Amino acid sequence: MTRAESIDRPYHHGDLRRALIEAALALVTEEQDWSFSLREVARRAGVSHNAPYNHFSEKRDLLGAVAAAGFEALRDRMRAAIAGVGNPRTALLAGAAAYVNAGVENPALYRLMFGPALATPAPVVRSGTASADSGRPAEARAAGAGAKAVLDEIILRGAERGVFAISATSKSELAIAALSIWSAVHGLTLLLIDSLTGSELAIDTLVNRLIRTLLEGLEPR
Amino acid sequence: MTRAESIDRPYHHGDLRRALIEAALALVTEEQDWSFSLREVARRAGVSHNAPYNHFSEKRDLLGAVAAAGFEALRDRMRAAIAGVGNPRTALLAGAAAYVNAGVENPALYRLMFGPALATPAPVVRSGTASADSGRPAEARAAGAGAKAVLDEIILRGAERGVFAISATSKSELAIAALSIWSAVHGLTLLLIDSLTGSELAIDTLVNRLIRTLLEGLEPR
DNA sequence: TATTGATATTGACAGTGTCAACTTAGCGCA
DNA sequence: TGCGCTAAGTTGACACTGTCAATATCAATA
Repeated sequence: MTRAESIDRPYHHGDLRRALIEAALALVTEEQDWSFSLREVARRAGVSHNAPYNHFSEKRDLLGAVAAAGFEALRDRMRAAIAGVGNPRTALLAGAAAYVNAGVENPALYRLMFGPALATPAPVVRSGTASADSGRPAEARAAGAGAKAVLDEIILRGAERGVFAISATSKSELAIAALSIWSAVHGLTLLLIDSLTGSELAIDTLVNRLIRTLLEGLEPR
Repeated sequence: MTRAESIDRPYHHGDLRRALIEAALALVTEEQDWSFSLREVARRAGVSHNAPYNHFSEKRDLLGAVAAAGFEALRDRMRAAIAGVGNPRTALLAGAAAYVNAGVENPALYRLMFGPALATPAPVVRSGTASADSGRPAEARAAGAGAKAVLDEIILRGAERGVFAISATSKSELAIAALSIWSAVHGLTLLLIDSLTGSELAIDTLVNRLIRTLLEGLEPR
């Protein structure tokens, strides 16, 4: 008997990869931090401290998979929030509220999705233009794109129906509009997470005002 | 002779606290990551691996001091960018551009300023409203507030002169406007850092369009 | 039935954050 | 002047980490 304790657990787990992701996700959620050890994740999954290396080449990889799961959940939540909503303006407000609430409810997970744990360790030299592709795992990138697509669709629909002052055929106009909204929503989420708003308003109210400001503008008409 | 090597370095460093912050800042900047060890910071400063504990009770504390330094630099940079600019609209564009550029030039530092390394390890239960104060070090919080104040001033000036459609006497209107702008700028900075914009435009152009969208609104007039 | 390949295990290693105990040296006070 | 206090440095130890290498298990397949 070489195994430490001989509970009649099979030698091979069967679905360890998924189990590890779930354990790590639970840890992130509970501790609101991802500085837990890979060994603890393994312990939770009931395997030896080195078993994870059969499924993830690094701790970073596991965290990347967790981030991807987070993006998928976010995407689903936004889709659910806008399902059946016809008016693009209303859909935008609902989608944005869903987004921000998801982030605020699990700040550590939200941070992990965009987090520095996934950044390339190598120093990235940057020119004055913003080029695509960074060092984050492909899995997380793809899942993130899926979430962003929900937003893009709303904008496109709004442009098509003339609800937004954007040409539905101009890719760049659409992109700028989406970027503006995504920036605002992403930023607000993080400021809320950091408790940096100084506002006592409920989150939904805040999101409402933010998006309305974006739609209507700050300058006098 | 108990000391490892007897170069004639004095037993007491003299200004170790500052030296440690500088070393850590340099490491963050070089490696674009703050997973370096506290011991390496000590090595850089030329002291033993435990010397830092006389000035910082945890590694987190040191990183907090670095974050505070980052906020001060950001504040100075914004102030320089808007110095002598009379028109609030122009000032807003200039200040925002300075902000985003600062973030993009040293992404790891920017992340650290708002980063999860400073978050409370304890699980934070959150109600539906956004309350102030989080677990980040007072030093970093104060420095962050100093940077935000620059933005607030611009908004206030704009409101006073009627450049923005905001009542200069309504605290809540001012706060919402500032929050909207800060969210957008913060969000854009992070999306750029993550190379998530998919845009090939120069940063200054991007900032310009973002702020103009915010000022003019997305809806048809 | 023997082989193989994927999946798991144990053991080892250097390096980490932090605690405890000790040393140094500058400053205020007898 | 000298003495001791205290802040600021030191070494040493500890449990624990991520990751590597070697080994064990077992299902599938030839």
